[in-house]
Amino acid sequence: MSDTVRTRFAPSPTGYLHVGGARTALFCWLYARKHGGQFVLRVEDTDEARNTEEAKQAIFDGLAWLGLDWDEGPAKGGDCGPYFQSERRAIYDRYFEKLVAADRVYESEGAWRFRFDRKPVTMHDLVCGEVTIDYRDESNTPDMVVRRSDGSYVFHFVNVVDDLEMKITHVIRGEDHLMNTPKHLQLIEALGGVAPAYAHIPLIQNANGSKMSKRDVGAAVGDYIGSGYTPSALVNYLALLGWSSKSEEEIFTMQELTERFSLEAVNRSPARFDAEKCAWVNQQHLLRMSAADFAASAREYVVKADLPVGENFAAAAAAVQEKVRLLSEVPEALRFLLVDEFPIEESAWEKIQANAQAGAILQAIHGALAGLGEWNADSAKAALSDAAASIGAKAGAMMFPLRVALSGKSGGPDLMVILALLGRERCLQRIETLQSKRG
RNA sequence: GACCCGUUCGUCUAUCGGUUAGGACUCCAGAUUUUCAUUCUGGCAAGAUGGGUUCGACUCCCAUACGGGUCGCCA
Repeated sequence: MSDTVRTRFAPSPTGYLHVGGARTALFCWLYARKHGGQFVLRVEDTDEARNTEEAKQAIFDGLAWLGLDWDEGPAKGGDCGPYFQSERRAIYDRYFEKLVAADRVYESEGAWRFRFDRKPVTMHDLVCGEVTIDYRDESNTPDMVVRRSDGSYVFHFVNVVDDLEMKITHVIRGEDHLMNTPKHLQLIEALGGVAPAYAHIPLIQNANGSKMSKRDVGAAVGDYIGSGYTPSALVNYLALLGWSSKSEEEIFTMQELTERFSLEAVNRSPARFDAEKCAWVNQQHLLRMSAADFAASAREYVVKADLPVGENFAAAAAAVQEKVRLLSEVPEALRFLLVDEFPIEESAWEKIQANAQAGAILQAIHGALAGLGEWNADSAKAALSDAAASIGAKAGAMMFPLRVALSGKSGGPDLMVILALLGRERCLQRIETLQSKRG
């Protein structure tokens, strides 16, 4: 099947995996998956001076975390290997000889330059449409070096040769490559190959509209790993940057994205990265997780924070599933349920101190809870109402002081749930503790 | 500077000549929750500017402005 879709992600291991690169990889992956094709990973490690082992690993780790598995590439193999350009020297030499034979290259100060055909070159980009660059203007398009004086080959040459050799049908890459495309088209023509289809996707910018650089927080996929984000959420948000489902839905699973994705729906203008919305998307994904999955994901963050995870951890986790935007917020949201030492929020403390009724309320609740026969949510609720009635207060007024006594917070899980999870003894103790702190 | 691409609420976007220009994030106000969160309802907020073409333009064309990209023996 010669018309099987084949896309590729071709990063160079000179830094971490950038969110822009991740999105490019995502679009390539989605396009291949959607059309039942193959997604190839090729490592462009021709710049020995700048390549690092860590960078290479960061790329693999980042893609794996995002769930962008490749059908061919490092650690996977395939019919078009090797998948590291540093190991494909013989192939490049062979192609280079074709250019020599066709008299399309000439030596210049030890390097070899490719002689462009001096004519207008038109590309039919799947996103940008028809774009023409006039190669008759030599000052703007000087013949390019394809082979350095040290014998190594430059990006344009190896990139084109590999796309040809690996039978790539769709090259989806960042818009920063748009002006390279006519060069690649010329090379392919000289080599007698068939050009793949091209799709140049808009770049991702910072919140202020500037270019997202390596120093920016959140620019690396690694920043999201282990910092509270779900891979599916980052993928979802990245997909929304420069692509639209054309519907009013925004939260998608990988499966749904695959079904809906199309290059025609990709925008042409650059998009800014909005951390707020990214966090919101994450919250939506957490909300949609099963309780068991959420507990499992939350668990590692809690363990990392040195908090104990007992038998009832699942129940505790369930209590905060819809209270957090990031998994990294879980430990603090859960601390009071796991240990007896917990801080009291300053603003909550001030409100308690300012509340003249607080002492009476806590005392009434203490009495009601202490005398409770059965300890469950319903009976606790009834007890609170009784306590309120006994001091002539509204039931709603009981909640805040009790919440602060039990959790030290002004917000958190449902109070009845907290009561049930903590158990009578701890609840009574905590109320007593707050009473004595109040002095 | 030259050459490309782009320009709808603060941000992400819908609209493919005729709409009260829709949705989402953020923010504000209510409702629900006897508490918290979720959720729901409502509100604030946009077609860069100037010319055309057309009965009619956010949509098509031109110019200007602004933004981004590219001009390496980096990828």
